[in-house]
Amino acid sequence: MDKKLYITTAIPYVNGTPHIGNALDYLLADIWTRYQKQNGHDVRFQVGTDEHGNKIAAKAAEAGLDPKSYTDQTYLNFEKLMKKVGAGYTDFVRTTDPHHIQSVQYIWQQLQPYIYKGNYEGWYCVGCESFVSDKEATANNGVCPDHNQPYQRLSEANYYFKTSAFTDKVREAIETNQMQIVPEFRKKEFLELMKDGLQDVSISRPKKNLSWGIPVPGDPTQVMYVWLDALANYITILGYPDQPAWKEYWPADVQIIGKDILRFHAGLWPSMLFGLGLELPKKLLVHGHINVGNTKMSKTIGNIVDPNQVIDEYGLDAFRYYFSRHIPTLDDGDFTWEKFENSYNTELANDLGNVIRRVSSMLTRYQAGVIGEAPQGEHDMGAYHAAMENLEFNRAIDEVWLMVKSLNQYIENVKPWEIAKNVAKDAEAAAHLAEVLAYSVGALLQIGDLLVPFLPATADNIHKTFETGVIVASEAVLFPRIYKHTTDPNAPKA
RNA sequence: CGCGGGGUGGAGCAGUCUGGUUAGCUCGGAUGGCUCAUAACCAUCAGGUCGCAGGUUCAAAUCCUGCCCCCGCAACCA
Repeated sequence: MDKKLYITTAIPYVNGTPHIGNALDYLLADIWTRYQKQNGHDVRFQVGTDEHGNKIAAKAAEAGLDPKSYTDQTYLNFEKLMKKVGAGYTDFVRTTDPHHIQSVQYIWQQLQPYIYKGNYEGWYCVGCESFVSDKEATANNGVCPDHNQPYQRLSEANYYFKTSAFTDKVREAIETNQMQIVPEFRKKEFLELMKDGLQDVSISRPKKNLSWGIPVPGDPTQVMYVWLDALANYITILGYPDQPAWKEYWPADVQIIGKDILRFHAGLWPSMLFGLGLELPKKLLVHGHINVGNTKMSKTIGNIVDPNQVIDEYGLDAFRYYFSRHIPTLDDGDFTWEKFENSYNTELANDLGNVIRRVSSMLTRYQAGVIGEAPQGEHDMGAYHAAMENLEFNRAIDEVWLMVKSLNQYIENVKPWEIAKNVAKDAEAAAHLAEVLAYSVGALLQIGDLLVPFLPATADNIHKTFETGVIVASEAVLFPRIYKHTTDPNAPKA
């Protein structure tokens, strides 16, 4: 009944500004959380920031700050975005939190049996003070573009985590859906990727190169490499290992990640958990990326869409609507201002906003706002709930819009305005009208229920307006039409 | 022969696993209706060789074979 559930989001690296992909993470997790809470579950919803690593240290130095002071400022940008998309998270982890640091060091010690010392060899740029991948080195013809000097072949001492030891267990967990990767094609993709086995992962760096990180227990010359540190957040924030409450929420029910970080969450992370003797998360929800006009979003192209701007110009629910319905939950999606505005005007304004207004207006006009007893909405919600369970949120919303459409059709068929003409002289007509309007309100209230996870403010508005049996004075128009990026078809011609 | 996803009316998609009514939905277009409503809503119509070529079958968008095209990924990216 009130089962305890746990959902997590990826923790972004705080050296940049938050982007739309981060917003998508928070939104999806929030939708799931609101849905589960509506169904009576107790949900913990984690968010956080990843704050270690040499890139942070470098950025901080540029700004003339020590790394911690720097991240104390930048993590706020992410917190602001989480709040802005309405994410009702319960736990915020920063990898620089003392508890997280202690806990990660504990984890390191627990994983000792699977940690060994080795050498990492690769292309190194002295200017960057970091290694680059072979791919990147090749792409740059062996010369660092930032420092204009050739990469050197270097090798350094590292600790390695024996991920390879867990290959079979991880594969089995994925194949049997003990840890279910959603959607299915991502699961296939990853199984294919690991078919030759998991490769051991370097999990530390010499301190001289990377001084901003969690110290390796028992070896002052090394600090931990970020992934071990970052992935651990999902359990450290629950209080692992010292606060027993963590056991009530782990394993996570859903971990939300982008497709770009699937391999870390499907390979390294389960290996860590096996090494610790912990259960694996039940599901990994892998969402896609958001393109702009079918082109990748990139700073170079300059087509970055700022989620803040969308929310500022159209409102929070409008943002949540587009990104939950028109960006498929489990695949890549496309955003353009034209598409966004078009769906806002036709679907939110013309369909939803308008039908709410026409019902409340008729009630006010014909019955002085008195609704009476609204019957239970009778639309079959099976498809909606199935879609929610399958983590296909976009399909769930589609169902809601079918209801909006059928309500409009119903109103058109029974023509309350015709019935209203006879009310004065015909008691039967009055009863009929009341019944029709009450039925419409019942449908709207049901729509409101289904919108709770997606458009909290709108759902709240619907409930407040209709649930008391008397219309609560309607204020401003819901979703007024906006023409900033598209043409108003009704605009007078110049 | 690296792996995966996809190619369905102008646009975006569903349907393909478990072949079978006139291939469905949303947006856009045209026409008509209505007037309660945010010039919103409702109805009807136009528009599709279901990537190409073969094959299996009474019957294929759906199964099989070959080919073409587009898009991701290809491991330390935090």
